[in-house]
Order: sequence, then C-alpha cells, then structure tokens
Amino acid sequence: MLLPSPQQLRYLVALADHGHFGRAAAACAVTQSTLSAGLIALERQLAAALLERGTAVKRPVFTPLGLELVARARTALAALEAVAETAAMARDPHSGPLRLGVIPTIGPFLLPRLMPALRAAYPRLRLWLREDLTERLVAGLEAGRLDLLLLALPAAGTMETLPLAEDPFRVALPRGHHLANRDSVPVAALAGERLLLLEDGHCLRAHAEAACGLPRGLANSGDEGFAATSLHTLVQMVAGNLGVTLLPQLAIDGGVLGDSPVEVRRLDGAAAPGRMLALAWRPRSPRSAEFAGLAPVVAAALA
Amino acid sequence: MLLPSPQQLRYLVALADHGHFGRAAAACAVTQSTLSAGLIALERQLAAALLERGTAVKRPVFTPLGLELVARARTALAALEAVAETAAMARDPHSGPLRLGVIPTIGPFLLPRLMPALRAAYPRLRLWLREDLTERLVAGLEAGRLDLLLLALPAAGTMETLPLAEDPFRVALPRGHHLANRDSVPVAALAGERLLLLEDGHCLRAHAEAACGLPRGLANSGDEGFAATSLHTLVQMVAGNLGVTLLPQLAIDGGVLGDSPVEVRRLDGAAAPGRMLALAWRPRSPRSAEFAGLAPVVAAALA
DNA sequence: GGAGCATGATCGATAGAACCGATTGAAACC
DNA sequence: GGTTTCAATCGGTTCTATCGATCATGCTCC
Repeated sequence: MLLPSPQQLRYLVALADHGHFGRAAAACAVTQSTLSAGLIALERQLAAALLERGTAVKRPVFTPLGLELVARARTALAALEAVAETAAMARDPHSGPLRLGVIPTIGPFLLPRLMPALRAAYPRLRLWLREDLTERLVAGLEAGRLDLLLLALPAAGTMETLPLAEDPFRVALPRGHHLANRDSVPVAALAGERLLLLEDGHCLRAHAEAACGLPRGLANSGDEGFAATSLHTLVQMVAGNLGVTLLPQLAIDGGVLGDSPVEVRRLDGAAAPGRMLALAWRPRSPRSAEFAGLAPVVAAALA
Repeated sequence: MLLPSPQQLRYLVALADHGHFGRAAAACAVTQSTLSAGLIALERQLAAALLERGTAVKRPVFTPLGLELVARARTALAALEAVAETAAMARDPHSGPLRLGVIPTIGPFLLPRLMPALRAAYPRLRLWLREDLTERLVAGLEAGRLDLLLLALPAAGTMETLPLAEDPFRVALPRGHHLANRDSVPVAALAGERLLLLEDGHCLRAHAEAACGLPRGLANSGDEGFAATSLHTLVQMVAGNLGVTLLPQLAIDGGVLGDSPVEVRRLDGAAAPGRMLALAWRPRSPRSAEFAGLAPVVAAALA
C-alpha cells in the first residue's frame, strides 16, 4: 500500500486548522504554492476529492471524505510524533517543554512550593502552566495541547492517572460559630447550615457535595444569586457570615485563610471526606515514565 | 518536531520481523544498502541507538529503545495506512482484498452458502479465508493480519462487534436414545448423560458449558482420553453411542449430520441456550461502514 | 461596470534525498 | 587458513519536494 507522506498530511491538517492556504502554508513553514501542490498530489495519490474545487471561494471547503481524512491524519501524525518523542525522552529525559494543566483549587496553593522544587530537581525542564477547570483541562490533554494534568479524582476522561495523596476536607466557620466549639464537626451537622460552595464546573464543588451526601446542585441554591469563583472569595464569604464551607487541607496549608476571622475544624464522616490529588496523562504517552518520575517531587511539595 | 519518514519506519519494522537485513530489504523491495543506510539515517535523526552495533553478528540485536520504537512504528504505520485505506474505501467500496477469519464451528456450514452470495453481491471483493480458533483469530485481527472476523459471541478482545443472528443449541442423541422420545429435552436432563464436547479452545465448548450451567472443563473429563476436534467427529462419536452432545442449529442446517444415526431435539432452558453469531473488526477501522454493509448478506446466508 | 484585491492553481528551475550497484570490512564456519 | 555470510560504505543516478514567479478567478468597492 502506498502511504501518504507525513508532510502532505501536515498540509491537510494545517489547512483544516487555518481555513486558508496562505496561513496554513505559513504555519507549515512552506510557501503557498508548495502547500497547494502538496495537497493536489495527495488528492491524486489517494484518488479522492478532499476539497470542493472550483465553486467556493472565500475559504476552502472540505468534502465529507476530506474531513474524515483530516481526523485520521491527525492521529497518524500524533503516532509519528510519538515515535520521535519516545526517542527524545530516552535520549534526554526530564528536559524540554512540559505543558502542565492545573485546576484552580490546587494551583495557587501548591505551585508556589512545587515550581521551585521542580526547577531544582529537573533544571532542564521548561514548564508551561495552564490553570483551568477539570473538564477543559481533560479536553486539552486529549487534544494534545497539554501533556500532563494535576487534578483531583474522581474525574472523567480517558487518561492514565497516578494518585498522589489524599486531600481531606475541613469545615470553615465564621469565628464564634456554634459548631466551632467542638474539635470536629459531623457531616450531618452541616445539614442545618447554609453551605457555600464554588460555582458550578469546579470539581471541588462536586466532590464536596459527594462528601456531604448532597444531591448535585443543592448547595447555594439561589440564595444569594451568585456563587464563589475562587476559594479566596469563598473564605471572604464565610468571614462575612454568609454561611459555612468546605476547604481542602491543601488550600488551608497554602494560606487561603490569610488573617480572615475564619476557623477550620475537622470533618467527621463515614469515609474520610476528601479528594484524591493525582497526575494524569494520555494513555500510552511516550513520556509516561517521565511523568511517573515526577510524582515523588509533587508528593514532596504536598507534604 | 522532525517526524521520522514512514519508509524508514517500514525498514525498522521489517528488520524486526525478519531479523535479517537482506531479507528485510527484500520485503521492502529495496536493496540491502538502502535499508542499512535508511536505518542509520533514522538513528541519526532520532539521535538514539536502535541496534546493538559492532558486537553481535549472527542477527541484528535491538536495544530496548529500539524494541519500543518498533512497536510505536507499527502503530504509526497502521495509522498512515488507515488514511490511505479510508480514501480507498470511499473511492471504491466493496472491492479489493478482504481477509476474513472464521471459526471452525461456523465456516464449514456457512461458507458454502455465504461465498456465492458474497461473490454475487460484491463481485470486486477478493476474499481471503482463514479458519482458526477464536483466540487466534482475534490476535490476528488485532495484529492487522485479518480484516474481519465471523465468530460467536461472547468473545474476548478489543473489537467492534455486530451481532447477526441467534444460533440456538440442539441436543444430538444416538438413534433410539431414551431422551429422543420427547419433543424437547430440558437442560437438567443432560446432567445424567455423558456430554461430549469439542476439545478445549473451541469457543463452542465454552458456550455450550455456559448454556448447560456447567463449570468450565467439566464435560469430557478424561473419559476417553481424547476430545472431538470437529463437529463432524463429534457427530460420529454420538452415533457410536459414546454419549450425547450439543450442536448449533447452523451446523445441523449445514448438514453436519449427514446420514448418521443421530437425532436432534430442541433444548429447553431458562434463557434459550445458544450462541450469537457476529461480525467483528478493529475499532475505528476505515472499513467499518463496508463491514457493516456486509451484514445483511451474511444474515441472508444464515436464514 | 471596471479597477483593485485576495486567493488558489500552475510552471520552470534547483537543491536535496532516496536509491542502486559495487565494494569493503569483519566475524563465523568448515 | 580459506570461504562464506552479513552489514556498512561509496560514488553516481534518478526522483521529488520546494521555491519564486506568474496566471486565473471571483469578490469588493468606487
């Protein structure tokens, strides 16, 4: 079978991405004529029409088959990259760019400690950071825009996960709150309180609801008309006597409380309420071993 | 990122397959010098040692990284082939080579009817047949040596399956057997009989054991020292009064009984004892649509 | 309606890569 | 020790991907 050349597939994918011959060619670092000729050659080799020729003008229009082939070309190119990347990692591990995604309820509290540690352990690693909600990070990982995620389990998506450490939930109460008398607060006692949580989309919200045995979306139900957008905001709301909340131990250790008049207590529940911090990457990634090797450094920064 | 050329990856895979530069080169339709130079160029591009150079002689020895890259090269080449194949199928469906694997308890009874039907429906299809046990067929499918399987569910393996038709089990009894008095035989009645089955490895054996609620490997337990190797043999053993057996309706319709003094009766059980005939192919195969299109033809041959 | 503009296809020339055939170097076998 | 097998190397040839320039086409705006 005559295989299509990777270069031609790159042209095809670039054209799909940019919707413009000239810009696609620039992205491939070739001239427009080269890209155009390459695509025509590809169509001839495959004996199939990939683009609507002649009629449309303003932007290239793909045939249904063309779109299908774009998708397959992406996976083929990714597979080729995996070959090269495997070799690169074997030659020189823990170096080069690493695009790390972190969720907002971990990043601000762990990165100040983690980044120096990583820099010290792997000086040749060039770390790019992206902070976003779990769902968008997972999408970025699957699309190849990110290499590694630092998130909280459980999380949905097809990825390899490596649990790092349990991150237990604590109750945050306004100073002088009646529940603050005790050493620890039973989960059941929260039923009588106004429970404030992050806005929807944050995995911490779902995890906290699960920990309290709440059905999804019960907390914050329209009371104030707005939900907290960060743990710092949430602490301010608790300090302002608007209610109580759950905070992960990691955030408390990371100084989310500042000098707010807020007290934290342990939370007693059937199954140690909390979340599991973890690393995640694409299954069969060439860098799996490298990523797993980072785990001790991250775990040390957590401890 | 500089991608490795598909040709060089083919050299690498061919060398792994043949263990010999000259034969690998012949398989790639190039001279030995070309293949050798190609591999050296690949090693230089990846800046990694793939082969143990200098020391060993009698056959090429791969480094651990080399073996890893061979595996990744296989998947990359398969992905490239999928691009070309997708285009080929869109251009000219139901044509070209189709490597079909069939299990021995289906093939002899279905193919005589199926092959002419397929030839009539898709004259340009060039059908290659391989008859083997389910496990080996699935391995062949996953390795890319086969394109499509015709087998019985349930079966293990990562593949897309399309159920075609139920194939109920019948009881085969020697003529004059006391169970032959009735119209149908309850599953429970088989407990008192010597149940003959195919030798281990045949999925029909496992399916029959499951249908009878038997633990695996109970039937045929060392009685005669040998198990049947085909359904034809099995019928002869029943005719010889060695015991009773289960036969799929498909085999009976296909004439497995011949003129043996064997009678068949329906089998009464909780959940209609039988197996499900199905087509199976690699997930995301470019030819999924084509294979699914074959289903009606196969189903017609079954009816 | 015609000039100007943007976009993609085409053409000729060229540099680099792939490949072949022959040869060399080295280890193993008889 | 001579022979055989095997892989690496070398010089020459062919092929092809690419460039720069040009052409064809359809839209936009005056």
